[in-house]
Amino acid sequence: MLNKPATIKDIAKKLNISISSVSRALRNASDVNAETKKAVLALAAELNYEPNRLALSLRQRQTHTIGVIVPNLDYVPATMVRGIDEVALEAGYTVMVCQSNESFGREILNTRRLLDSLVDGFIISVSSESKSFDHFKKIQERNLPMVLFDRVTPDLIAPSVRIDNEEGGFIATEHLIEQGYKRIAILAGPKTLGVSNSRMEGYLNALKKHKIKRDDELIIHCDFNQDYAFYATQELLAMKKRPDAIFTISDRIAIGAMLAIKKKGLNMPQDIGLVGFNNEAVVGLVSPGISSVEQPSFELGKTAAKLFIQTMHNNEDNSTEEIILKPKLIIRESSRRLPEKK
Amino acid sequence: MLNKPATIKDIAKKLNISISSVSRALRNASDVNAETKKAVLALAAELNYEPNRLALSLRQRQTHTIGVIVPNLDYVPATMVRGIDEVALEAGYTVMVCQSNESFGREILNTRRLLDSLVDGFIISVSSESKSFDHFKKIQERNLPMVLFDRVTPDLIAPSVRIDNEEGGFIATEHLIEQGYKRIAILAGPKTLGVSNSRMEGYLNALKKHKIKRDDELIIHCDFNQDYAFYATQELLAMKKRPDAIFTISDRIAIGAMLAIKKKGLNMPQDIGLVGFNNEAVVGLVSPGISSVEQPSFELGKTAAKLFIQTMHNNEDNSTEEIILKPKLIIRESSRRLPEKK
DNA sequence: TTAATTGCCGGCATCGTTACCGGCATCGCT
DNA sequence: AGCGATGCCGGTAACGATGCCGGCAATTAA
Repeated sequence: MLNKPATIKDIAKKLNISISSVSRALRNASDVNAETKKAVLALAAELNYEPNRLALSLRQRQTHTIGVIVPNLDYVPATMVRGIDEVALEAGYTVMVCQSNESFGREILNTRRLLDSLVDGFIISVSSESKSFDHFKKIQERNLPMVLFDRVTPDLIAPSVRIDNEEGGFIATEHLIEQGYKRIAILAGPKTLGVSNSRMEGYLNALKKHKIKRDDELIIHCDFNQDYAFYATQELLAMKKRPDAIFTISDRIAIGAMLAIKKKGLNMPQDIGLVGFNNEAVVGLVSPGISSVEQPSFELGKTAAKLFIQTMHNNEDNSTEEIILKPKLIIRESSRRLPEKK
Repeated sequence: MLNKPATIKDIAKKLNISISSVSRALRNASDVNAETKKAVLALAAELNYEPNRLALSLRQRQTHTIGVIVPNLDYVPATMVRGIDEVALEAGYTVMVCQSNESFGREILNTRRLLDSLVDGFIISVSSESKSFDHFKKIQERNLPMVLFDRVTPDLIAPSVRIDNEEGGFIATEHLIEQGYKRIAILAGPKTLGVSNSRMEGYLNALKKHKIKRDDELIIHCDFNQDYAFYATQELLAMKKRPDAIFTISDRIAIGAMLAIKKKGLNMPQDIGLVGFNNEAVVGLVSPGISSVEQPSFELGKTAAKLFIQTMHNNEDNSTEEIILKPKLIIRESSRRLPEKK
């Protein structure tokens, strides 16, 4: 027993004119008498008329909806989604957000669901579990626009926005070197995760630049799991020649490392230095505060949405534009053992 | 130049049968020859046929989509949304999440947008800024199902799920009393916010039960803002007879309080006790760990979605069912100064 | 044999909207 | 007066799907 919203048919009937005329009056200025138009608009306002989006979408084959797929809604991706949302709304698009929970199967499911919902295109950050990308290729087969953000992959030819992760790893590591640390370990993520590998590459480049030899014992791959990081750090600290600094590719890992360091009774930054990644709120609240690489997440989301809209419009051009944003190191007590440079 | 997905018309043409027959074959077992049906299903599978959701929705006047409005996507509401999502997906619904950013205007806008998108109903947590609820009444005028969760309001007659906030305030305060604290302050939220008021009521009830006189100097209303909480706590601590414990109605406020306490050089739990609310990850990571009232957020989200689906089905019954879930106190160092009871 | 039942199918209207086409006045121009 | 141009409007066919209704053949019942 729903109260049905008004339709153009209702308006037409009340004004004793044809449906076509009403439609024209509501849209086209042309081909319609000024008075008719006025009457229609007045009645439409009175009846609280809103065009039925379903019918519109069916007719013009577009839904003005963007499907967004993210691995999770933790702090960083949630911020990115907010950025996407802001730009998309502005441009008249609605976004539907799906979490893949880092699961390959779930990602496929989400893609299907969104395709079924007839979204106009996709903005995607790929799950760490995904090695095959056929489900995304289906999107491209349908010629729907698709842009990648943050977690990009070279296996897909598509416009993309991401952080310069290599740079992030580099500045974090170089900072530790400049603070006088000599044996710098890295707690990286899963080997399949591109962003982790890039950050590690930056780490290696910084070592190379400063002529420090790479030591594979100091390179640990962990899960995105705080407990795992805790145990991994305990092992690192139990080594005969233990590291005097740790760079972690995420703050969550850094927290795990911090707990292990505290348990061992070591002091930061004197005994050991620590730098994380993401600059989540928590790293500023613990003590000592943990230095961390900050990403422009909100900005990245906005850029992704803009890129999407742009791709949408020059639909013929098979663009592969790649935008790279720069991260920034936020230095806190966990790694500052020299007086600040002026 | 989109690759159009297959329609039942395509199938009909290829098999030289009527559209109606195809439609029947894909849905009804009855009224269709077994062979015809087999042929249709085979071809449908081959062409990767998926029914057009838009057309379906237009025809049968429902979109299988639930509009969810939340004030923000911080830890707690994000967890609730995950709960909603889980149950909704299971039941074949898609959810569209909109953030009101605690803004009244934005909430109205979101409601309109979702109504325009022709969602089948709403699951809502109201913004703290909202005092008028006419925009939500419009939903009810259209006879769409609507359930409230977490941030409910008596001004709307609708089924709802929420935490027993009064109980949460009570157990937190009573715990502090049992630990021997005598002058217990409360850092509450905005006066307009129902959940804050309930938690404060629990606080007052606990005082009353233990025959502690209410002291209005110890009742502070702050914004949901860490800095504000910081300054408010500084003032509390500067009082002649300063409080020896603080209960805050959110962890974010508790963090601000903690920073002020540390700055003043006071020790928790000896000099002063602290209990927060929400049990966000961060309160377990800072030191000392902050005791906090944990809410079953994920469960609450799931319950809200179940309630929605239930409301959806007995559409005539104007139910006002109210489900209340119990919170649980997690005790950490910030308030534990007696040995644990066995 | 005839009437009624059944199995299977196609046609048509419908959901709400827009695009296209054609028609009827009115007007100005020759 | 006759012509085309123009302004304004209504009818109709889509978009993709469903459901009702009626029809035709074959089968069954009387």
